Amino acid sequence: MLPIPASTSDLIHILRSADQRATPQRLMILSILQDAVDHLTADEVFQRLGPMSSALNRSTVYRTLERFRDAGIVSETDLGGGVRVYELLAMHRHHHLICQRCNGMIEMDDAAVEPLRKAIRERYGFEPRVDHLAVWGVCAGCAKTERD
Amino acid sequence: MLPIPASTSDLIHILRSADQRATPQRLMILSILQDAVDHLTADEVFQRLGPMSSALNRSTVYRTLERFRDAGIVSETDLGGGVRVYELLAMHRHHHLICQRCNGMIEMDDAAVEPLRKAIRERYGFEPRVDHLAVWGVCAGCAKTERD
DNA sequence: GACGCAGATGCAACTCTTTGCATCTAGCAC
DNA sequence: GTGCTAGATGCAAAGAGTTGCATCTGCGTC
Repeated sequence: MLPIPASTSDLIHILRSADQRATPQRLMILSILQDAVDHLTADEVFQRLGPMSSALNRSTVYRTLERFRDAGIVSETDLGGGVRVYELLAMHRHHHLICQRCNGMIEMDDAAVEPLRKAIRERYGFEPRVDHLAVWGVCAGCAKTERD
Repeated sequence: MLPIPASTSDLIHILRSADQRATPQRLMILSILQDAVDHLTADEVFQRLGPMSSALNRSTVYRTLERFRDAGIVSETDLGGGVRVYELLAMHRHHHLICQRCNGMIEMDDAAVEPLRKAIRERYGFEPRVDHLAVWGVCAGCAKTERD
């Protein structure tokens, strides 16, 4: 599902099917996530409320995102240094390779993660939920520069 | 390398070979990590300084751990909810499966992660540094309970 | 062993995030 | 439509983590 503008009733449906109450605050937060092209931090979500931000408390944003994460509505990713970003899971499932040298981000297809899920299921009988990985390392370009 | 008590000169050697200055503060922090059986948060490291804690500032602990992480001396792992723990990489390399239901932790062997590293190298020419993963999901026990 | 300086530390202010508690409300039952 | 209650929100205060800047020091150089 790509970022197609969702009606309020669509958003309510997302919440209901995840056993979450549909409050105006949650609809606002969900709608912002829906419109966002990339990941947002909790604070960025709050900022984007703009003039509506007085309608909802900062702590509500934090609590709601945490709840959405537990309910499987959004993914939470630690991009390093304690920066946590959120993204609707209904979006295109992907992961990130982050270069420690140039800070560049490469989008990684979910298929690369499947062998890990498989190994975890088979060896540990554990059902993994790897929604959105951030993998640190060194990109091809920087590795080449360092060799030269 | 298992937790064998290290002499100060061993610790200095660890720092020097990672291009890090050997200050008394860093030696203290390193020594605490060496003695710890499991992972520690930045604040736990600070607590364990005990009476020596006045010899070093809380922000130094945070900055030092971050620097150690970048230098590849320790692993930093987000155990969820923004709780970040640190561990000497010289210790036994492992990862964790964390159950969302019972909060139980299963230690996962590094071998399970190797296919992911391989896929990332081959498909993206990216050299991944996956030191210490925390994978959320549902453990076998809780999955069984839910089925019943 | 003295010197110089890049890098480390201490301090204090600041931002980000969490938490406890009182109040409010979505959604179910009637 | 009304009433009820578990769950959600607002508020305020606390806690966790970060940052800028002045000072200090490890360590390479002479």
